[in-house]
Amino acid sequence: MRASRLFVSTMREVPAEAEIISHKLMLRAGMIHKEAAGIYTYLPLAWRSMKKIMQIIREEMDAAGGQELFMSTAHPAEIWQQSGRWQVYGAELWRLQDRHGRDFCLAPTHEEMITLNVKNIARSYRQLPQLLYQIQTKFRDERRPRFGLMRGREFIMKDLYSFDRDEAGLDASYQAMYQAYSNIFHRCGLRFRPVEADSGAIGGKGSHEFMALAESGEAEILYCTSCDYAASSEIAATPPQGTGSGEELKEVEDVYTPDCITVEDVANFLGVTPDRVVKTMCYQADDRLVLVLIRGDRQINEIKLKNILDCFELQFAPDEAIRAAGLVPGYLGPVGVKEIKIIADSEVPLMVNHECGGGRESHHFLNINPGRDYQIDLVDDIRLVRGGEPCPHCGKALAMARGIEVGQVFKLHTKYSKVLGARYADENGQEKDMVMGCYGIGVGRTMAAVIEQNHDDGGIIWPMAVAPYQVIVIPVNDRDPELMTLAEKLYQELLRQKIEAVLDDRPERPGVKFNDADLLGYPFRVTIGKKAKEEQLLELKERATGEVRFLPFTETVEFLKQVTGNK
RNA sequence: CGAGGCGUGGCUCAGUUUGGUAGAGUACUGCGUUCGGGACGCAGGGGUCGCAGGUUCAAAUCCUGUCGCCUCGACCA
Repeated sequence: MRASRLFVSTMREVPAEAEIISHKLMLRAGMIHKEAAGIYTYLPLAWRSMKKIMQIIREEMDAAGGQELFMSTAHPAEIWQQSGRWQVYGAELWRLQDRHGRDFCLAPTHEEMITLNVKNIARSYRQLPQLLYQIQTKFRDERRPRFGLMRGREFIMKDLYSFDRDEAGLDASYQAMYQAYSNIFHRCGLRFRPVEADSGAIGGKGSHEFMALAESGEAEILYCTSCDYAASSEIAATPPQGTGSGEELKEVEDVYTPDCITVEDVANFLGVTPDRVVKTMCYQADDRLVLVLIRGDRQINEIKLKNILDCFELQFAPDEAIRAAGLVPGYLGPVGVKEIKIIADSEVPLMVNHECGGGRESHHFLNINPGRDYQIDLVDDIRLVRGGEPCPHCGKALAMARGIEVGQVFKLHTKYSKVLGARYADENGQEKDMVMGCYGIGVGRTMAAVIEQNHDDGGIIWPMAVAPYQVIVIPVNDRDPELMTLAEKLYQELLRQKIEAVLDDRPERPGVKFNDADLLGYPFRVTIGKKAKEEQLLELKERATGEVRFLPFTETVEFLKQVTGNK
């Protein structure tokens, strides 16, 4: 490709909308163009990189036994109604109607459709397992699209679905995908970490997320500094710690505590540490209210709570609702509460002589003890784990990091096969539900994550495997026929060697060309200048390291053949 | 969806308070000079001021409505 023909326009200034580095650089490098919130055109440079990522994905999926297919994007409402998700999915499901007024949606994911396809074709255990995948545009009408390709409403995703006879088969498929995902992200040049993840209402340890490590990541992960435990903050656990253990149970005191609303207020007023206080919150789970207890210095993990309550909507109960239930906002406590279910974090039963809200205006209790002074309906782990707390496996400290979720592997078990009737006959002719898994990779998000991890002040630093082009050839003076001839000769030779080269033939000053080369992130740059004329030496510069070599023509080509993998 | 903010050439923004018929930088075109890290001079082209109503002799500017976009919170690849 000649730079003069490349369909790209680099920008010195960053459009005001861009917030994170990958988004800014993609805009400045002329890789993407926004069409609407969370909807982008992939311009040629971005698309080349996307195609390379997709190729890596295809190779690994095929190697793991996957077969590629391509399902429709417009889904009739019926199949979503069959699974119940037409209602459940909510506003994020992009709905539309055809000319006859029939309901459709633009697919946000394909469990329903693939399951119905498999149901239609596979009837016998002999046809299992099946690993079917596609790379396709998905639509999710996000409340808040953000960060360029990082969170779009229209985005490209690889989704694979596994169908097995039983749990053992699913385990094998899951393992194969887990390994394939590790290979893929490794090949893309990402620093990543698989972490245990929330598997929603399905429960069990049935999901891992692949997190590309990046400060700009929206997800938090906790990992052990000593063993291999790593989990999304959504599900990370840590052993419960009580307070006051070993103390004699003391007598309850009712204290006047004016204007003490927060745990901090109460702890200061009573002269105790927050870990001696039980924080009581009233949540509204769908239509019912629940009281939730947790140690005063801890935070609720609402994902865990939501899973335990098995509800669709979870939010703080509005004050009016709390009052209507006969409780006093700001002074909530478990003592004497009968009508409302009480859920406590695992640490609460281990607390001796704790403080808590008095259940009436401006009052708190001292020396409350669970079991003696109130009953808990359900005890479970509902706390948010922070860095520095002990690892649930080995007890050493956990560390916290931020990540971009570039992929997720997920055991579905029989969730969809059951409701959609995907069954097979086993050796005995018995009908059984297929056991499913699903596995997704955000292709654009992966590309964005690569940039997020590989850049400097000058621009992108593409890893070779996913670089749109591998080499840029820059003649420093476009009016010097000798330099231009040499550059052209090198360019042609690189093309002959199947090296993806760009010749910067534009009538620009060298500074402009160098800056564009840095911005676009070509892994290697060959500059043809004085030394080429006088000593027949070409300057070869590596973008990532800044390392410069001077090599004769033939050696330059050989070197580039090596580093681009085109031997 | 809740809370803030912004819509003016491709991009970054000024002009809006105090109404008078649109400007700068950058990018783009032509000519000349320049040529190893975003050169300079001269001459150009390009904007229904988001949209729709209204007020006014006159609206980018004031009023009403509406659409779009961005940022902060709960969900996901």
